[in-house]
Amino acid sequence: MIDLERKAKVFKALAHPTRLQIVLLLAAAEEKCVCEIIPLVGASQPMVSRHLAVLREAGIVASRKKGLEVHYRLTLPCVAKLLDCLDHACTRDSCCAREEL
Amino acid sequence: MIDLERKAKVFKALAHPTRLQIVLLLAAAEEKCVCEIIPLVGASQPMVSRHLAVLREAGIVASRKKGLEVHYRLTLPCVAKLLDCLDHACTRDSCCAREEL
DNA sequence: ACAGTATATAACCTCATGGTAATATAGTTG
DNA sequence: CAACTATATTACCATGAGGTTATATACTGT
Repeated sequence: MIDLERKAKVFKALAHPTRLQIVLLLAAAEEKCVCEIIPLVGASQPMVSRHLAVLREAGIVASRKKGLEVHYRLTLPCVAKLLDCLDHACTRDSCCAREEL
Repeated sequence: MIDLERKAKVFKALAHPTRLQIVLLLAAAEEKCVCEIIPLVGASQPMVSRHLAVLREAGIVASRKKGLEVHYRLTLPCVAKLLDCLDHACTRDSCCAREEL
């Protein structure tokens, strides 16, 4: 069991609609460069850059340079499942079915 | 799909180690009164009360009065699974197996 | 009604966060 | 190397969150 501080950090990084949107985009796309993300989420360039930094520091995404562009990808693909999980939690009330533990 | 704002609120409510600990306690116990939670999480009475209010406002817990005591329970039991999910995400990297969607 | 217990709320401080506009950095192209 | 593009960082402001202590509320038992 990873410690509560660490988990809290992951949740904190996810605690913003724009960052959730970015996670969804990356979950659907393998990899996206910042210049694609900016118009899709409709936030300013500096804000997108900072949101990405928050996600990166939480270990949720990683980046690689490709020429001028920086491409981001999910490194914790499970978070996309968490979102899906939550959808189901809020409509019916069981989700993420895992029998053991 | 519930909207991003709503999901962000749930994540925000979970973005604190003490609140995560409370969620774990409630996940294991059906229902606990505040006076039991306080010594278990080792925070002050007002802080526990406020953390519980945050969780309540996010729809994660609910309360009922029983005499002098106030008893809290999980209303979004899925969140306990999210925590478990995250444990597995951080060690191996797949979790929350759901084939459809 | 009074004293006591359990919980919630308020007042206050400090620090973190989200936001904007301006600037720096790094790579590309002529 | 100068001009350009993509991204990151900084400075700054306003707001919100976490924390403490003090106080209010609500119920209980006498």
